[in-house]
Amino acid sequence: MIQQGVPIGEAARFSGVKVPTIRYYEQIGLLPAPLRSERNRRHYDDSDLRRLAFIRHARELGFEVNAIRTLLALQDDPNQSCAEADFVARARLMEVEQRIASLTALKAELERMVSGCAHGKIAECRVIEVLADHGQCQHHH
Amino acid sequence: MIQQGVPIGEAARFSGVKVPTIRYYEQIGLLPAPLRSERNRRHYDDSDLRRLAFIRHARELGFEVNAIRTLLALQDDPNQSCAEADFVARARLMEVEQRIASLTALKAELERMVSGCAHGKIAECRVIEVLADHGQCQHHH
DNA sequence: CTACAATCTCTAGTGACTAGAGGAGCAAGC
DNA sequence: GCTTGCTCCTCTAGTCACTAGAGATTGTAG
Repeated sequence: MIQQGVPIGEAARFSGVKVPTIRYYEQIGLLPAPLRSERNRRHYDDSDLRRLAFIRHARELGFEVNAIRTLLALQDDPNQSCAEADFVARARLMEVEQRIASLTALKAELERMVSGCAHGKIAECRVIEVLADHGQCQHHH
Repeated sequence: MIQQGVPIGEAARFSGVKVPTIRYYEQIGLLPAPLRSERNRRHYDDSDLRRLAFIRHARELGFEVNAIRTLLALQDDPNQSCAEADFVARARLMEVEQRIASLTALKAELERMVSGCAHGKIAECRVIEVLADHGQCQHHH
């Protein structure tokens, strides 16, 4: 009898996804339930591990679980048009661009805040002052 | 008898913080419980409204509730040194800078992904391909 | 009289995990 | 033989900062 598949701990080390997170992915139906050994242990084969790596990578790129669900479904159907995958990725790209833009404005505000700080008493602290008075902000968030 | 303070709805409109959120802030002890009218309605005075504006602004700048707790405590003690406020703001600035850096790397990855997409079938979709194989990434996130 | 708007309290849901309780199987070391 | 430690199992509850909804009260406008 051939050893088929690795136990969850090895799958975790292999993929970089933590053990409870793998179980969680199974629970929410992102990862299919793998075969169990006679001792009721999960055993992951190559296909499971590839899917897990896919999920891991997509999460690293900030795709939400629902987006990943879509991408996985697309992956399972190689004849379908690429349009939807493209759409999902473009949507994510736009999100990231927006996030960068707003964080950049934030960064400017925080820099003005800390650079104005004279390291004296709270009473004349620029940090506190700016927080208390939004009117002193350059950007209107 | 003088009208003292505005009801919660007006405080919400004034500050831009939603009504349930204001109540939530009170619940977690971020905003002190305001005086109540004879009908058990909350009434916010100028000091409450200033504190609420402070919280709103700090949240907009991405400070966590616990950080805001610290900043509010500092604000209440004008003779204390500015050092801690400065520290909290600098920590936030560093977080933002890190976040921008990682999002910028992500953006590059996503751009490579979608620009490589030939809009054909899933089988040769670059988006799916890159997600499935982290090795194709330039940045190691 | 009825509809509505604003307020109140309380509970539960969100997303994507993370932590902990409580239990079983198995090997190595004493 | 017994303990220790490792991995695994299930289930529940906690995280953060809200958000949504149920159900009740009060006041006002038509």
